[in-house]
Amino acid sequence: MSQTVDRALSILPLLAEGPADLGGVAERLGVHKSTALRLLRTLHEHGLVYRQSDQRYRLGARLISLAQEAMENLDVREIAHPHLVRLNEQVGHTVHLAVHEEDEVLYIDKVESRYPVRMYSRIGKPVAITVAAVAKLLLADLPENERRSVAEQLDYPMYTARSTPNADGFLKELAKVREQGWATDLGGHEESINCVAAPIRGADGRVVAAMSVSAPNVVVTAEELLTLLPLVRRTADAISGEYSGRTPVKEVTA
Amino acid sequence: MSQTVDRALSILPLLAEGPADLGGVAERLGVHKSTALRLLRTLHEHGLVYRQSDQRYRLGARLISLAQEAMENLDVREIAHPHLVRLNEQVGHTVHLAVHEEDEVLYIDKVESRYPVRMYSRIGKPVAITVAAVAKLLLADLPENERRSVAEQLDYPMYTARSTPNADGFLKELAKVREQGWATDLGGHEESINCVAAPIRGADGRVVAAMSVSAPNVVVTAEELLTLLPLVRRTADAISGEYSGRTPVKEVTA
DNA sequence: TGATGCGTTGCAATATCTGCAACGACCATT
DNA sequence: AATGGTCGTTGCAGATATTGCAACGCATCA
Repeated sequence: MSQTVDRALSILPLLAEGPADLGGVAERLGVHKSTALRLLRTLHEHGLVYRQSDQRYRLGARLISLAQEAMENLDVREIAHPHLVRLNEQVGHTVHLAVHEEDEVLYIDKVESRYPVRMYSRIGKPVAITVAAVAKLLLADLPENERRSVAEQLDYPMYTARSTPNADGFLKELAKVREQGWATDLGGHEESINCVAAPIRGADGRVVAAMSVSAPNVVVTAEELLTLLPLVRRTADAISGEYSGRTPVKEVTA
Repeated sequence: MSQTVDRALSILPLLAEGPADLGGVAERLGVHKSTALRLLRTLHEHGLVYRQSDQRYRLGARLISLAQEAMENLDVREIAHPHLVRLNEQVGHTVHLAVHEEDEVLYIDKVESRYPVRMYSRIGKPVAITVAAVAKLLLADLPENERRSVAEQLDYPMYTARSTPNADGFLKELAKVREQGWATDLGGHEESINCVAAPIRGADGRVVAAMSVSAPNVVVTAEELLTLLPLVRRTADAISGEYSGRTPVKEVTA
C-alpha cells in the first residue's frame, strides 16, 4: 500500500539470504542506486540492517532483539513454559511449543532433551509445515475452506520416504488429526526422529498453539514414544485451561 | 532519511511493548489514523505485524523468522557452535556466545547447562551491558574515544550491590579487561551467578565475539569457576584461529 | 433507537520520493 | 605514477506517491 515502505521492507528478506552491497540491493529491488541507498540508510538508523566493515549490508541486531521481544509478548508462551519444563523433567526428551500465523508455523519455545543425542531445531525457526506434528494440529483446526486453500498452496518436499507427498494426502492427514485430537510425525521430517503432539486451545475452543515431544529412534522407539501421549495431552489440556481462564477470548495467533 | 519508511519502522519498537490498536499507533506516531493504517497494512503484508482477532496489532511471525535467519548468517556463530558444545560437554555449565553491534551486545548462541539449576537468558536478548563479562570484553576492544563515549551514554542499573555503578568504574574495569584479555562477572547481574569469559578475535586482532561460561553459586563457587578460565580461553582461541583462517579480514559485527 | 467509538475509503493538495548526472574515493592494472 | 573501472555518495528538478481531511459503515452500548 505504501510504495516506499514496501520497497524498504523487501530489502529485509533479501538480506536474510546473506550480505549484499548497494548495487546488488538496488538491482534486486529494481530501483536506482540512490534510492536503494536512502532506503538502506533509513533501515540502518533503525538498526534493522547493519553495515559490515566491508561496507556490505546485512540484517542488524535490532531485528533480532525485536523478534525476541515479540516472542516474549506471546501470552501462550509465558503460560505454557513452566508446563513444558515440567514435562521435560518427566520424560527427558525435547519439548516444543509452536504457533501458526499467516502461512507459517513456528517454534516459540523449546526445552532441550536431557539425552546426549539431540534433535536440531531452533526457536523462531519455521517448522516443516507439511510433516511436523504441531503443524498438523494447528492447520487441522482451520475452517475447511482455508485448510483446503492452504494445503493446495504448499510445497511438499520429500524429506524422507514417509513425508506427506501432496495436498490430498495432507488434507486426509489433517482430517484424521482433527478428529483424534492429537498428531504424530513418525520419521516424516528426519528418518530417525519421531514426535507426538497435542493442541492447546483458547476459551472459544480454537487451537492457539501446539506442543510436542520429540525423540530420536536411538533413544526410544516410536511405540515407546506413543505411550507418552496421555501425558502430553494432559499437559496441553492444563495449559489450555490456564490460558482460557486468564484471557477473555481475544489475543494471539489464529 | 525517508519519512514514510522512518515512520513505518518506528511502529515496530512501539508494538514490541505490547499490542496496540490503530488509534494508539497513530497517536504515538503523531500522524493521522489513515496514515497509520496504511503503514500498518504495508507492514502487515510483509508479515512484520500481525492482526490479532481483537483487531489490535502486534509484531508478526515473519519478524521472528527473519531474525532467525539473520543469526544463522553470522559466520562466527557457525564456526563457534561445535566448540561451544564441546566446552559444555566438558564443564557442564551454560555456555554463551555474544556479539556487539551499534549500542547493543547480544547473545547469539547458547548451550544449556546440564545442571538442573539454570541461569535465565535467551538467544537474541540484549545482555546487561554494564556488567556482563562478554560485554566487557567486546567494549574493551573499542578504540579509547569510542569506549569513553559509549561508557558515558550508558545507564548503570544496580542489579546487585556488585554491579558496575557508573561510567568511571566501567572504564576502569574495561581497561583491566583489555589488559588481561579475559573478563568475569561475579554476581554483578544476579547475586548468585558468576561468569568467566574470553574474547574471540578476527584475523586483524580485533574482538569479533566473546564467549562465557556461567554457573550459579549453588553449583560451583566463584573460585572453582575461575579454574575453568584456561579452558575457556583455549576454546576461544581455537575459535579465533578457525575464524580468522577462514575469513580474509572482512565480515561480521565490529 | 440514538449515540459514541473505531476502522475504513476517496479525494485534492502538496510534500516527498525518485532517477539522473556528476563527483569523489578507492582499487587494480599497466 | 597514471589510467580506467567500480562503487558509494550528493544536489536537484520533475513527477508521483503520501498525507490529512471529511464522510461513511459498522459495531457496541445506553
